[in-house]
Amino acid sequence: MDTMSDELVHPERDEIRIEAVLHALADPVRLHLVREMDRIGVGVACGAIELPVTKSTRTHHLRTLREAGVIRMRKEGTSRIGTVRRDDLDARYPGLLSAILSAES
Amino acid sequence: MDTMSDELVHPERDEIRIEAVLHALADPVRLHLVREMDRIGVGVACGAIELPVTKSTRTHHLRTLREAGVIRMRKEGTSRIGTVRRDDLDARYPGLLSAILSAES
DNA sequence: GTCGAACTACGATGAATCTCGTACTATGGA
DNA sequence: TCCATAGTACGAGATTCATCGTAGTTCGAC
Repeated sequence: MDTMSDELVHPERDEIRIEAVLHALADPVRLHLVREMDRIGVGVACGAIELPVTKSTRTHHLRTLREAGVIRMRKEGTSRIGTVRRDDLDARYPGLLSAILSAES
Repeated sequence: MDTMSDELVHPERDEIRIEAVLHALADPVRLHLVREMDRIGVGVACGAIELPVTKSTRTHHLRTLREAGVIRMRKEGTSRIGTVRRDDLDARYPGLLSAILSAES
């Protein structure tokens, strides 16, 4: 193809909505994903986080998190490297992410 | 009736789950309800907060918030007085409620 | 007692969504 | 080139959920 904008779609910081963030983090599988990404810190291959769901379900949850603006994903070979958008979330909703991630499950 | 435990059921502070709180606040109608209750501060008649939904839908949302541990409700005549459980939420998830309620909608 | 107001209970309906399996694409190594 | 790996796309099934209407309950006023 010619113009292959091969990048994944992410909302801008200003486009992140609080309802979408809360909905994304309300699911136990997605909350686990985000906790693991945050714990590891640097970009992590999303497939490396073990989950009790299949590959396609994992893809679904990662897309939900990405479209809500909670994580950022970039392609690297055949893998996807995911990071928590802590800077954007802290700027837009100060204290929210810390409060959620520090809560004991 | 004889033993009429006329009180509404609320989870104890220790029983509040973060997933339930996030799910409860992810709905725009419920988030509006909680914001109004928090703004008014003291107990407010739940029916006084105007909403674009019917009475039975309002009841459904108030029950969701109550069962998640976000609000407390007590009976007063034929009305229900609702208050945000800020003390319990702040104790269990410090900063969470402030972060959510101070977010511009 | 009777009436209205506030709220709840219950069932129905349509939409969202969590899950999966299968098929497909893309990347990199042998 | 061939193939394995990592991920996505798509459709299906089951569940959850937001919404409503109607009926029923409870309380206070008259």
